[in-house]
Amino acid sequence: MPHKDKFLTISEVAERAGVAPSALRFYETRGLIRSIRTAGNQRRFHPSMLRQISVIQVAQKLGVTLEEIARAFASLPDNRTPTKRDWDKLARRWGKHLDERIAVMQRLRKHLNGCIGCGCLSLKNCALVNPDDAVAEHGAGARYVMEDSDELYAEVVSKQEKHN
Amino acid sequence: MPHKDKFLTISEVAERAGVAPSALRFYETRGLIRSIRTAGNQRRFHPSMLRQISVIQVAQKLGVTLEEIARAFASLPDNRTPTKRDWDKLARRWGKHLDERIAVMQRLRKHLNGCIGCGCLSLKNCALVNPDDAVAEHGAGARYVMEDSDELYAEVVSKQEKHN
DNA sequence: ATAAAAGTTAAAGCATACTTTAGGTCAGGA
DNA sequence: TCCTGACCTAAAGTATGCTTTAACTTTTAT
Repeated sequence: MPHKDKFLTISEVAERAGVAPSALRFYETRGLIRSIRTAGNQRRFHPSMLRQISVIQVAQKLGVTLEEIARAFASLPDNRTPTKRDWDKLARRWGKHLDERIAVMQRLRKHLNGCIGCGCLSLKNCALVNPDDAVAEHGAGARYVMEDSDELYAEVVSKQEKHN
Repeated sequence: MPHKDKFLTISEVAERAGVAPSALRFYETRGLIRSIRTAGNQRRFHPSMLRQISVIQVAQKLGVTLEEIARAFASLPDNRTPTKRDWDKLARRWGKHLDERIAVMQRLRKHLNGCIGCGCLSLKNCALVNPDDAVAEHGAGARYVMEDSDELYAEVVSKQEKHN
């Protein structure tokens, strides 16, 4: 299959992948993609880079930073084009990442209406201000959301006054 | 209740809200919080700013930018401390924002395993590369995820060759 | 009264993810 | 052959959300 080794110019890749040439050069400096050079120093990309770029785009939507993507790519077997199995492995890894982000957002969502205007001034302990701790730290029965009360408010203020 | 009008220094607010003084100054330049000044030009914050800062923090976790937060605050009734009702209104507004982000992430999650290694090279139409369009544009029966096939691959490559 | 702690401003710096610019080189068609 | 479009690099610029620095003033405690 000789056609599989037809290398692509930067603008061809840019067009097909839907990213700017400048982004491709940037990705290359960060080790996310690779290219070979012509005698005249121009980049030529192996078609497999198209898939690799789509994986980069997907990972970014999952909230993975370019640095983490680069590390993940670096962990793939050296010196060969990644296989479907390789990509699936990354998908599982990043899937967990995404699951966590979704869970955090759902916790946030759950408490939002009751909490945002609640008068809760013990801010450092508030479930919304610290949603990560909220579930992890206190077990299932913890009160994630503080009551709406002016007492709390008064408490904080009176601490201030003593302090003063 | 005279104690409610005990104004706070920047470091007192910083400590209670769990943010750096520099962040508070920054928020002030962006119109997110307000302060009055002493004769010697130092900031003093009304205690209501504590709640306002916690709202800022929550909104940021919801993915709302500082600019959007500032606009939301600007839309609240002028010249009075926001009430619980005001905050609730923002909570509902931002809750929708959050729901959308969760939905996008869930669509992404749903297709991740099947898609990321799928060989799909029609990148611009891929559900994962364009999750926003995916559901919105094509109705319920659309195929969000392309099949794993080398035919697609070959197709793309052959287009290239004609082009060349 | 004085010195340390805390506050002030403007401007620059940092991290992420790129884009834009400037100045120059390369490749393909008339 | 020459011209144009595509490509190259390095460096600076953009946007977001702050932090750090420098140089200076105010407040507070002794």
